Amino acid sequence: MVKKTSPPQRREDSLSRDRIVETAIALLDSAGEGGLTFRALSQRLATGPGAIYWHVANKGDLLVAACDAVIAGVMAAQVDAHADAQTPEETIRALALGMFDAMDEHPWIGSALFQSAGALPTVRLFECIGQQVRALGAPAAGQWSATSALLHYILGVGGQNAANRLSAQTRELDREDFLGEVADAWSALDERDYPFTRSVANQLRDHDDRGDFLAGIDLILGGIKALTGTTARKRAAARR
Amino acid sequence: MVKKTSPPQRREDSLSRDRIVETAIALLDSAGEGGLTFRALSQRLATGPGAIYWHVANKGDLLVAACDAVIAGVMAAQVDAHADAQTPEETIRALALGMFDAMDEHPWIGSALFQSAGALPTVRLFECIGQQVRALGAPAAGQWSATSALLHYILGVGGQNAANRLSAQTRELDREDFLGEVADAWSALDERDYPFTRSVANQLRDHDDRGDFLAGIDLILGGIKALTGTTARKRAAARR
DNA sequence: CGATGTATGGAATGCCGTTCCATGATGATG
DNA sequence: CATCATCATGGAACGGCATTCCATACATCG
Repeated sequence: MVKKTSPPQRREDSLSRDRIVETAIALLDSAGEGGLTFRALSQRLATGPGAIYWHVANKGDLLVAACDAVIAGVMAAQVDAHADAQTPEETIRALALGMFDAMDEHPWIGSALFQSAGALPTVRLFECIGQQVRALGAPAAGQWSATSALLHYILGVGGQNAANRLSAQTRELDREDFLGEVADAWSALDERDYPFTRSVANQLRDHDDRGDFLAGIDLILGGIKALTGTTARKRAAARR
Repeated sequence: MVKKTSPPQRREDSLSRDRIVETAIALLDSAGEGGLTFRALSQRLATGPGAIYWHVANKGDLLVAACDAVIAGVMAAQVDAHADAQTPEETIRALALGMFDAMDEHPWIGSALFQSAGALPTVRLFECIGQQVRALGAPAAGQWSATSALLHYILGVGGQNAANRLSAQTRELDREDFLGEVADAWSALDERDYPFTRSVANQLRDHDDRGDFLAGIDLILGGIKALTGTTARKRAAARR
């Protein structure tokens, strides 16, 4: 057996994975995706870049850890807040909105989740959704694809929103001006080639991100419900 | 008035935006997302990095242009192949599968589309989907959110697939081994915390990406159909 | 009091996007 | 044909990044 049993604290102000991740999140929140550099991080932690690598494998690892810390918080909040009876449908809606709000507060999560495909943060989300889809009574064969669809949709919206934020921030515009510019660009498109986009350009100008997001969730839920109905009917028919 | 009227070709082998974009796509296809560097690009084009900047604003611009070239091809193929009568539903399915296949062939598109949020490539896709959603007879108020939902779902799947590819490639695994490892990891999760994920771990092992993707599209289409039905009924009721 | 493995932080490396600038090529002008 | 402004090129140089290396300090154990 190895020695181990090392008393956790060596120094008062010692570095630790948790403290690094915590600082990384603060850095990402305040300076955006591009704000996380090992130089800035080591400065905030009053150390050198080399020391950080003792606790963290590389930048990707750090980003996944930061992402996971936030996601774990959101999932836990869901469990706490809605432990009491609620329909699975309502729970999925609340869960999705929780993710939306988290991605709104920490825009970098949207893109970070794509770099950590299949890793812990995504699995947490997948599990939470899957449990509710199962509770929804979706046919066993469709649970996998229904859960995947919800997950991909949530990640898609998050990623796209994050990208929009980044683009707006790069060009030093606030949300309203940014949407205004895009709407103007859409209105200026050729009527023959882009009739639909032109016609909805004004809806873009003052649309409700959160509401639209939820509408998409509801569409998928509607599709799942239609599916369960059909299968239930088929099963009933087979039983006769 | 300025002089202008410059004859397009100065030299036979002259650089041009198109040639640069073309080479960039080849580079991305062969070497992956990280393979596109101005150094590698200038080498393939037998020139210096500075010359490229005469035709292209920066790396982001180049990536968007490469993305747009591919997307434009996919959209055009859709129009050509399905100009004849088809239900909007079938057209949307074909369109989505076209995007899926394109993202499968050029994995970098998945992530590139996130960096070009709101830019031309996304708008092309949005327009194509929107026209079909409209043709589907979705209520006017829901066309925006239905189109957005489909778009976000498609981009979500593409991004996630691209991330998986990248992760597998980094660890030098082929698709099967990669899925196997993830499935093993899922099976090893705690039964109490991850019952759903554990239970579908084996479905992951040999699932059909394309089929699952289409199943998600169908869920959203199902939701839209349910929506149009309700509204149509409401309208009919109001008319009585 | 050494010895040992843990932990640190600063210096050095190599690659990247981007900029700069001296120079070549081109077509219009006289 | 000579001149010239403009378009276009490509190589060198800059600053910033993730990452690695290594000399050193620390806490604990024998």
